[in-house]
Amino acid sequence: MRIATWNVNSIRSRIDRVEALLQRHDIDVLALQETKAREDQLPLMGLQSLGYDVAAAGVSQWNGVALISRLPMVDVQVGFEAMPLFGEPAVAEARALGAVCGGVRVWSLYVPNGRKVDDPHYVYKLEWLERLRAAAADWLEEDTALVGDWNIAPRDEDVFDMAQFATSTHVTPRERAAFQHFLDDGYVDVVRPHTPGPDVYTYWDYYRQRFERNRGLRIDFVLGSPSLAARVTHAFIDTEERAGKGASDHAPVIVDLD
DNA sequence: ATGGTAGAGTGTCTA
Repeated sequence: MRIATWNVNSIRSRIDRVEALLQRHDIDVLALQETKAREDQLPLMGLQSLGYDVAAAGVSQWNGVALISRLPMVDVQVGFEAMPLFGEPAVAEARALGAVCGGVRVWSLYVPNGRKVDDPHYVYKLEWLERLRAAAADWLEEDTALVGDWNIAPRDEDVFDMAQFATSTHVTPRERAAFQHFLDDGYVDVVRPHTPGPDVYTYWDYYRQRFERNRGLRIDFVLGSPSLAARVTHAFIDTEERAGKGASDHAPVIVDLD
């Protein structure tokens, strides 16, 4: 079984790349973030003709998550228990979508960005993560994958230049502690052992040719419950997908389970 | 400190 996660930065502008990715890597379940589309705007035809089912939660403009699965997808859930809201519920709910796909509970997560450390969005980010942690603790005994854009670089080596992030979000002790709490509870970063750093990233800003110079961040993760982590045989980052014109600013992350 | 790029949609907002 092959699971992937990708911050696609608009599913409508990159549907050809989504379909090519599914086929190129023979993916069973793909979690997307920043789909930037309402349900009625989803480009479903090509995906369905490839044999995939789609579940999504989203609004136009920003946010939006989806699960694309060719394995039976059941128990679809928008948001998690006690998920905090910021702004309209529809916008908040476009950050987390869970379903059981082929027996594995997969959550497509788009963790709040936080914007600035003195911004209310930063407080919301920490609260959102703590509430997710509380909910996710109940899923530790199942085969669970918490996948997506965490908007946290847990280690200094996950940042191309820590000096540039001295006053930024994504690297603050509180954000890193929030991420670590999932590991303390028993979740496992199943990708890092297969893609050791430094200089291994999943996101490169569009500005200033950051990808061409490999000036990026590692902020997209697959956290597995213990039983899921034990099934992981391989993982990789499809860095090539970030190259060239028309790419998302994130690369897909792909995990194989036996 | 600012600006650089990209995507949503026409005004800016978000990242």
